[in-house]
Amino acid sequence: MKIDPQNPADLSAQIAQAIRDAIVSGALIVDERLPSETELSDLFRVSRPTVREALKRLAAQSLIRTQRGAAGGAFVNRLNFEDAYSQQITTSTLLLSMNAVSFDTACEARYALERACAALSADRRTPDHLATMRTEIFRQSQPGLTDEAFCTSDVAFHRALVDGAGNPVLSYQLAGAVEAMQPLMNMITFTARSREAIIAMHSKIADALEARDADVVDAALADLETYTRQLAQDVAEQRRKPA
Amino acid sequence: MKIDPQNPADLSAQIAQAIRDAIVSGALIVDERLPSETELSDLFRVSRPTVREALKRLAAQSLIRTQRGAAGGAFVNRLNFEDAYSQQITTSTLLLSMNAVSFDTACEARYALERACAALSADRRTPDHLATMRTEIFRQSQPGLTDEAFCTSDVAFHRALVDGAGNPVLSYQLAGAVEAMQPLMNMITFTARSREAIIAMHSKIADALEARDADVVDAALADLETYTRQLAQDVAEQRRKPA
DNA sequence: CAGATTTTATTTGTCTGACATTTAAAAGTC
DNA sequence: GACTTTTAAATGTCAGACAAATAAAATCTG
Repeated sequence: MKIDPQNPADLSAQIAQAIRDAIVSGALIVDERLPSETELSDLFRVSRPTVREALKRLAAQSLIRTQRGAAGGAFVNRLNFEDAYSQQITTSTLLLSMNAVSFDTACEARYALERACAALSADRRTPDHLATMRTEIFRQSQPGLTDEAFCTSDVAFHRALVDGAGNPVLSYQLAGAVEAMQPLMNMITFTARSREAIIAMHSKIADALEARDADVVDAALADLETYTRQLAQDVAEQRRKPA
Repeated sequence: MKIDPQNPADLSAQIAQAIRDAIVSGALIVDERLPSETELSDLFRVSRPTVREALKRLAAQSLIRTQRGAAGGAFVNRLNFEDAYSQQITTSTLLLSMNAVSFDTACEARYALERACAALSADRRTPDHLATMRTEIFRQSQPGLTDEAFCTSDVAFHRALVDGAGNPVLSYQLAGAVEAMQPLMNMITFTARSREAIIAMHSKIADALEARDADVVDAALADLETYTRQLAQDVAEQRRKPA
């Protein structure tokens, strides 16, 4: 099951891959205990530090968890949404910040995804979701609000919209896109005059969701996308020639 | 910049987090060299194995790469799509296989996402994308095709559709969903009589994309979703009572 | 005998020190 | 000046040890 070729390159990576394969293929099931580090080092004919490096690689991906003590060891972890979320956010943030992805591309993907949720959300949103959206809209209209707080509220609003679809996979995928775009979004809100326009669109979305009118939600989101991308472009322009 | 609280729990995890924060925040930029392992162990007041475990955690997330030799060391890695892809696929597969997500939920998310791509793809698809889709449809209609090959072709078809949107973020997110659903999709194709119906829908989609008719693509995808979910339900039913 | 306490064994977490291997730069040679 | 050799620095790996946590077994006590 877990053999290892004798090419002497990156032993810990090879071992990690072997165990990872065993988990993904189902040979190791959730909550199953892996052999102890000593046993693994015997099995793979390597030292314990090498085994430990392999296990830490897997732990970094939330594939295993470890426990100390007599009945301790490494156990196959049941991957949960929270872990998947944070990984997704880290990855998305880096993809964007390292310029592997342009803001425009990310923005397009984000709104395409959000619009995909709109129809489902119009169908399934609960009063709770609506209440959250109304609360956030009210918060956004407060005069003394900092840009950062406005942005946080903006994210919460869209989050409620997406969560209204009742599909955790969609929520999870959107979380990555939104969180990654957060820094630039923050910069956008500095152009303060934009707030009332955004609030108006948010209100339109909330009203349409309350009326379960998917088409209007979609149209409002399309407007918001156009607006956001225009603002981002303006900000980018200003940053290019700050003088 | 990189300090470490003295609570003696999971030192390597703490160090990994400190370095990860530095990368995400931009304090460490792409291709920048980290201090050597010895220097890091001095900095954090821990041993070299502990530092190494921390670095391996980061390497598992493709945040750093290491190089041996005199001018070697650990460097901040420019995250690319391939790495992000494989991580996304691993995560999605596990979320589904460990029952954190139902097939129905994944399927809904997958088609919502794919339908979100439809409009963009109708607008931007190149002749190349169309050719790929036609080729795959032809392959699917070959009588001797194994279920596995049919499924692979099916994935390639949808991949071409999504790639037609020209947005790598969308391609990347959909890849996870599709790959994760692959095993069950394979099982679905065992109900052989379904092939011609699927091929008919594929043809309809390809025709509509050629005509740049987003609405028809959307409708065909909606049909395909309904069909897929029905088949999945049947398969699940059969597995419950195999006798 | 039942329950609480202590002991013990197992396992991960960490440290020290060493050697092997790779690699680029410095030193030496023609 | 171009080529070769040496050297130093860095990661990769190993061995052995101790610390700390923890559950099970053994012991003690009423």
